[in-house]
Amino acid sequence: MGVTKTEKFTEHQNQVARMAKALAHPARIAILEYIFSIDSCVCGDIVNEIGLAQPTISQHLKELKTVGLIKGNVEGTSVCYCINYDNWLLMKNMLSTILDLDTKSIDSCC
Amino acid sequence: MGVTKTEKFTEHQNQVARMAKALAHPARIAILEYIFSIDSCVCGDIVNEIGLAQPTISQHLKELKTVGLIKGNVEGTSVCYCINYDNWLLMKNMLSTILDLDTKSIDSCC
DNA sequence: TTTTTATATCGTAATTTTACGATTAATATT
DNA sequence: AATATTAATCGTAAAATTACGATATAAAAA
Repeated sequence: MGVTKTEKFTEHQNQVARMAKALAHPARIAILEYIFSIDSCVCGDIVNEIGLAQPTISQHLKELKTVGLIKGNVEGTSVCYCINYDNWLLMKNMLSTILDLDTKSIDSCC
Repeated sequence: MGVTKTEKFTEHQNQVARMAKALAHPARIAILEYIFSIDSCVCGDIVNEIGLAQPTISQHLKELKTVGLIKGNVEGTSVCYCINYDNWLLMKNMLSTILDLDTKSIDSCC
């Protein structure tokens, strides 16, 4: 198999998992941290910043773009990536629905 | 390939990604939500709650246990799982280091 | 227009993930 | 002791992920 049985779960559970998955690789964490760190658009220098091959970075950027966490603007021969703030907030809200479940629970066993 | 180049990233980036990965499957989200919902230990009924085979659930539980988000106590023939609150908080702090990067940034382009 | 530069896409290999039947292990019940 | 119950582990198939060389694409520079 290797195929997630999406239909067994709620739309919400699938979405939360999908967001978490976007963050589930150190290269994508590094990319996001870098975009945030320069506080503006990023162009090709992500490849230099992170020591992975250009097609690999391009692939990770695509994944982040697909879930909507970043957006890219073509600027001449290079592409300028930046955070999609609206979607970033949606993602945070999405994730907080599980992350903050602890605040409503009492550690009653184990 | 198919192997993540862990050595190219910081320990922190790898840890954040590792935590996100634990949440990156709807079955694990469902399991966590369920454990929180009954506010106490869960035993085998997770298998009934979620429509996946017993070995599959067992495998997901193992992953959650490996990253430390849950712990299991043997109680007779069944095993009682519950949230590891200390590690849950550590995980939240870990994730918030990227999730909250937006609060320090100004949307300056795109 | 040719060449350079920057990025995306294609193809593919290695690995990991997901899923589950079959089996094992460990305890409880009869 | 024999049987039933519950969960873990084994083995394995299918699919997804990660990585990258080669190539394509598109715009800028020469």
